[in-house]
This record gives sequence, structure tokens and C-alpha cells, in this order.
Amino acid sequence: MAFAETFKALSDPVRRQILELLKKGALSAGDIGSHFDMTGATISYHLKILKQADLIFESREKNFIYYQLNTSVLEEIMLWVSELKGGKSDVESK
Amino acid sequence: MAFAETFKALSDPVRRQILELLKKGALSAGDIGSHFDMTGATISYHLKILKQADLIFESREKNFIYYQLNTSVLEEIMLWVSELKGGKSDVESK
DNA sequence: AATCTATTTAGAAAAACATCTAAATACCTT
DNA sequence: AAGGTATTTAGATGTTTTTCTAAATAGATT
Repeated sequence: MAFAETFKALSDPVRRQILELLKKGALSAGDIGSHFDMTGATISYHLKILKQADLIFESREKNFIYYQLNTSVLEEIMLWVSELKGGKSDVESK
Repeated sequence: MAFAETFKALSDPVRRQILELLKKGALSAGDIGSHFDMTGATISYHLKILKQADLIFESREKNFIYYQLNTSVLEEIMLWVSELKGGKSDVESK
């Protein structure tokens, strides 16, 4: 259950902002880094955590590594939250 | 924007379990504590964080303090996650 | 008012986290 | 193969988080 890992990954503002950047499409690690005032090493650390949480995946091209959103795990989060909200979820509102 | 606080609050497994316990109804701090192998002080700490994140609220009765879920903030989380998922959200699926 | 029960607050300690610098890897281009 | 660019890994450091014990508060009951 990498579920706990996912929530943990979402708990950091930098990582949430990275996800929002990726909403518009894939970006290289460098492109992502250029939006923040931190070293590439730190960005790489955050990307690793997002990757481990299955919130993003990478694809290599030339000597760039492109990252993109993996929305499938977000469904699980939605499910958990909506069940907490009172059992009313996408499952049954279908 | 207490939004970041909410995600942070949800990132801990103990706190998520507390929320799940409260799904069934209000519980006193002591009742909640009995489900965990930690001191009352630690439970109190977690309750404070959940309270600050507006995920729960308390009501005092006798010398007990009862806690219950506050689902309204969960909507915001749902919204953020579902927007990330691709703009398809409860907003427009109405 | 004395005491009991329920809970919180304060302070300390250990573990986890976010960040940096420096070095390593990997792949591309010349 | 040498050098360049993109990114990650390793190790160090300061900060935040989680947990504990002990003490404090609050309200109820005797």
C-alpha cells in the first residue's frame, strides 16, 4: 500500500506546485527547477519522492529526463477523501 | 489559505486513522486514544493538528471533549485533486 | 474544598525531512 | 575519446515532526 506514501508526497508545497506545473504537460527536471529558487539537487530529491509515490513518471529523451503526471493514483486519493466525506463517492454516483 | 495545513494534517497515518474512526460518529479524546498504542498526550497533539486544519471540531460535554469530523474542508481537497486529474471535477460534472 | 477523571501544555529527545555543496553518472556532440 | 550539458547521488546540516514524561488545567463528584 503505497497510499500513505502518496499522502506524504502531497504534503509538501513544493511538490504540489511541481504537480501543478506538470498539469500542462511533461517537463524536464531542469525546466521544473527553473520555477523554483532551489538547487537542482533539491528538485531531484522532490522528484524522487513524487516518483516513489507514483504521482509522476519519467521518460528519457536525448539527455533530458521528462516528467509527467500519473493521474491514476489521484483516483485513489479522491476515493479515500470522498468516502470519508460520507460514503458518497464517484463509485456509486457513477 | 489553510489548505497547505490540511494536506499536512492528512499526511500522517495516525491522523488519517483518527478521521476514519470519527466517520462513525463523535468520540471523546480518550475513546480515540484507546485505539492506539500511544500516550494521551500524543493523541492530544494529533487532535490539535487536525483541529487546526479544520478537519475536526470539538464539543465539550461533562468533563469530556468530543471530537467529530468536519467534512467541509474535504471538499477543497477533492477539488484540488480532481482539478489536477485533468480539470474534470465535481464543479462541472455537477 | 478535596479529590478524581479527562484532557492539554511544556519541555526534552529521537527520528524524519528539506536543503545545500560537491562529486558522480549518463548521455550527447564534436 | 574528450568535453559538455542534464540530472542524480552522497554526505552534511539545520529544521520540523513525532513521541515521551511530567506537570498543569478544567470540570464533576463527593
